[in-house]
Amino acid sequence: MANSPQLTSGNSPSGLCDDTSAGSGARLRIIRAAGPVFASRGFDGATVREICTAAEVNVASIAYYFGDKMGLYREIIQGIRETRERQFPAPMVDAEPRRMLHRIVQTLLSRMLVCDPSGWETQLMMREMDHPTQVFESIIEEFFRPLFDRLIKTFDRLLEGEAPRYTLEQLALSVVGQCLYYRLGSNVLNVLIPEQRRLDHYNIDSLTLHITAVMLSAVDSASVLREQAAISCWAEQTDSPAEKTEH
Amino acid sequence: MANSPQLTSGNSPSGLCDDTSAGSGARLRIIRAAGPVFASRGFDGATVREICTAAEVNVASIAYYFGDKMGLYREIIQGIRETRERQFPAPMVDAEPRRMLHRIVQTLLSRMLVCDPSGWETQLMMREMDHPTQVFESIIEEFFRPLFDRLIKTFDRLLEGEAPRYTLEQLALSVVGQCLYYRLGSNVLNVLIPEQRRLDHYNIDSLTLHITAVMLSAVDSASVLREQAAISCWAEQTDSPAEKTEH
DNA sequence: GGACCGTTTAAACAGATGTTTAAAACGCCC
DNA sequence: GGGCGTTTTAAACATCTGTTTAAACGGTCC
Repeated sequence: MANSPQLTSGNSPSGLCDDTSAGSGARLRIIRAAGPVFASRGFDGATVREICTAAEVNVASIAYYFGDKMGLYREIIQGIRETRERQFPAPMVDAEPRRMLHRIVQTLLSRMLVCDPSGWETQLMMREMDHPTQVFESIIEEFFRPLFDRLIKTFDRLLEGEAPRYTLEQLALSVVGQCLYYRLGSNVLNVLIPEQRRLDHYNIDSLTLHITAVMLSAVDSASVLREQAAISCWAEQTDSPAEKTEH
Repeated sequence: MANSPQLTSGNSPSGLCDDTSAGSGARLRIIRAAGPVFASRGFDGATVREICTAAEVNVASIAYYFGDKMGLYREIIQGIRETRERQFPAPMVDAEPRRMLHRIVQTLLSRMLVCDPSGWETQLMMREMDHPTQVFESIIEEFFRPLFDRLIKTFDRLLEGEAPRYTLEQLALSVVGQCLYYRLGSNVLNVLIPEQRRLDHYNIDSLTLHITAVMLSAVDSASVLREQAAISCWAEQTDSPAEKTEH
């Protein structure tokens, strides 16, 4: 607690906060090494020793530069968010809602499935989603909320204001759910789908086409609303899935 | 390794393998206590000491009865699977494919969202899905594969054999993805949707109606296939979400 | 040179982890 | 009661965890 350079100011003791710089500072080497480790092991599972070994720095360095393990984690998360928004910005609100939906799906899937460098950023975000740490809420607000709002506005236009708010939300969540599943359920997918077909038909373009088509079918001439009414007719009478076989 | 009663036979030293019995044996008390702990902390996060304290047994008991921590975990997972299949059995293959789809969605959502006792079983299954342990593959094969196959067969009937295999798979995964999201993304949902609407419209019945309607819209008169063709026409030309803004 | 600065180092800290040990307690049949 | 197999116990084991300490290093400026 005596030394340690920038704990209160919270940023860049060596003056560099740009990830693209090839600085040889220990601070940057830690940040670069910590991402993949946090992603593959989780916050608790990752050990400072593994990170420091990968970064080729002393174990004490992370306490020196970031205060503690959590301080480092916070900085990693923030870096991901900035990178993502720069790489796949949320699409502008457009004139044509059908095309708008297509672009949002494409953006979502791109953010989910991109594996070019290593894919660890998305993996880390996914971990936050079901094991939230202290930074969870800010991630939602700044990362998901914008796309979610755009989806709702788009569906509202497609349905010409005829659907209630909760239906718009359910449609938006159906989009998000389908997109996310190809990342969250990738382990399941690897077991259920043979490899050849996975390569051919489970890339961003193919999935964008599929998901957009499903959702456009649902909103075409308010089809989803008609279907709901139709289902309600015959669903009441006999169905109730297990009849609670155990009382 | 000298003592320990049933490690090779793998089952019930005290003769009881029925969870419903109110046996006072330490073995049962461990199994009952371990489930929630594994669910809330994960396999690595859960400590044998916490489990044993909750079960009011000595720390050595879990090694004595189950060989090691992993042996206990395996037995917990197996117990969940049996309970779930008894409580929400996969629906029989039916004459009417539209109703069949409705039942499968209902079963999936029921298995996902049921929170009656404490909800820890589903939470544990979800954990397996993105942090697979050694038991992962057997879970998929015996728990997900049956429903997945039924979904594919149902969509094949709804589309009257006109869609290729990969489209059937994508449709099936769209169903699974939407159902799972209301569990996996429940943390996100809690932030994005105000509480009142959550209670009113995010229960099993309401979501079953929504998801079934969306998917039936997609297959109605092969709508999803027509939409895909339509999108392909105008998607090629201008769209490519971020144009790789960096270099 | 020598004092001062930010940085790096090896070692140690206190605590938690899964697992093992050897002795004690229990339940039972003869 | 005595013997015996099963179960339970407290203590110790070795290892790993995040964090801290105090000493050493490498410059730069007076």
